Amino acid sequence: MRLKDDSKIEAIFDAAIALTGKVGLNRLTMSSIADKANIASGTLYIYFDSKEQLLNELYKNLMLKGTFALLPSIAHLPLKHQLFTIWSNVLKFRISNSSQVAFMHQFRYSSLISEESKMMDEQFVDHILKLLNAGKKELIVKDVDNDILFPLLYGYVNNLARHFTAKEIKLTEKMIEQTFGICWDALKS
Amino acid sequence: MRLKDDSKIEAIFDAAIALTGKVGLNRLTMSSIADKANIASGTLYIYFDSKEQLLNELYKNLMLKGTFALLPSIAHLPLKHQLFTIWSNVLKFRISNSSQVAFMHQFRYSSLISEESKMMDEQFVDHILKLLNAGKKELIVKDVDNDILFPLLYGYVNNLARHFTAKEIKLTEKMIEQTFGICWDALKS
DNA sequence: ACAATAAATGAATTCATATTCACTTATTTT
DNA sequence: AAAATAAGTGAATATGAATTCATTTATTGT
Repeated sequence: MRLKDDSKIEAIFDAAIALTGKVGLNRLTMSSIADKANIASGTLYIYFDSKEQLLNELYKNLMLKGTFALLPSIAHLPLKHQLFTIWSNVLKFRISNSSQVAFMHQFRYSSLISEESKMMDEQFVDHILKLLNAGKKELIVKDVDNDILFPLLYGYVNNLARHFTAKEIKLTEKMIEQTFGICWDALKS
Repeated sequence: MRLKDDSKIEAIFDAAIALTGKVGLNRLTMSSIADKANIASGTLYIYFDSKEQLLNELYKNLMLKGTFALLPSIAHLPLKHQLFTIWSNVLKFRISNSSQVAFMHQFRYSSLISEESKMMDEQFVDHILKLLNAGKKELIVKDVDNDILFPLLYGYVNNLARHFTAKEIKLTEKMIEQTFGICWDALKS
């Protein structure tokens, strides 16, 4: 028997990302994905049950790469250093994978996303919250609710990456340090 | 001759906002808007040329209310005070008008948005950037590029409002002060 | 080499929904 | 109150795109 071709899934995902970037999540059609991936439209249904499932699988796949794969194993280092490393990883990732991020963003706020997909960032968020709590215990982070602290980090990194991508600003090490410095000033007690 | 009914436009807009909140921008159909607004689907085309135009008009309408209508005339007050007032206005607006904001967000990152609509926040952004520049001149704001400072304010307020809405957290005056305090720590030199 | 099996194809089908239009109704003017 | 005009209606149409399926092709085991 003939086997499914794993490289096809990659091609399908790549096509979906590129097309979403070009024409947006509306206007993204199964035929256009198939064309771009150089397969027949029917073939998509061998690998996925539906458009919705295809896009959810893609989203989950990207979330793995874009969130907790960016958490290094450096629990022994000082908290500020840990936060800096994650900040740097996330910012770099989001700027150098802007079409993936654009897809994630459009999909995240569409009605196609499943509950399961929505949960994908839980582990990542949880890790950051733990770091913030540790910082509060050490008295180096403001004793303020995480509901108030976390959106700063998340909102800033998001928006910074989007802004830099839109304006085609190249991210330098200096900028990573500057932006993290700003975060740290915001968080520190 | 019979006159167009201005209250219909309001009803149409309200329906579109509510439905987008419930089912998302995909799945938002002209028939469902018409049903919810208690008019016939054909009537929509008396007031708007197309779905795309309808949604762009709605977006622009909301942007007026959600951005520079929130800029008070207080140029004589200290800069920090001006920023606080805007911060407070924007945060309150975004939390107490969450379905409008959800529509704006979904629409902003869809392919239906026109170039004209995209420009709607220019004046607002420009005002903030001027305040930041003034702060730098007074040496009370970090001497850092606006491309790095502005995303903090914008990203944080966005995400904070979304987070509070999702978790149904009630915004208190204390929280407004806390969050602004965090922003100010981030910005101040 | 042959049979068996599943992948791959893409035209045809089905479904959803934006838009049109022939007709009806309400308002205004004279 | 009659005529004129435009708003309002919603069934019918047009369009576009998701999905199906009869058929073909490639791969694997015997």
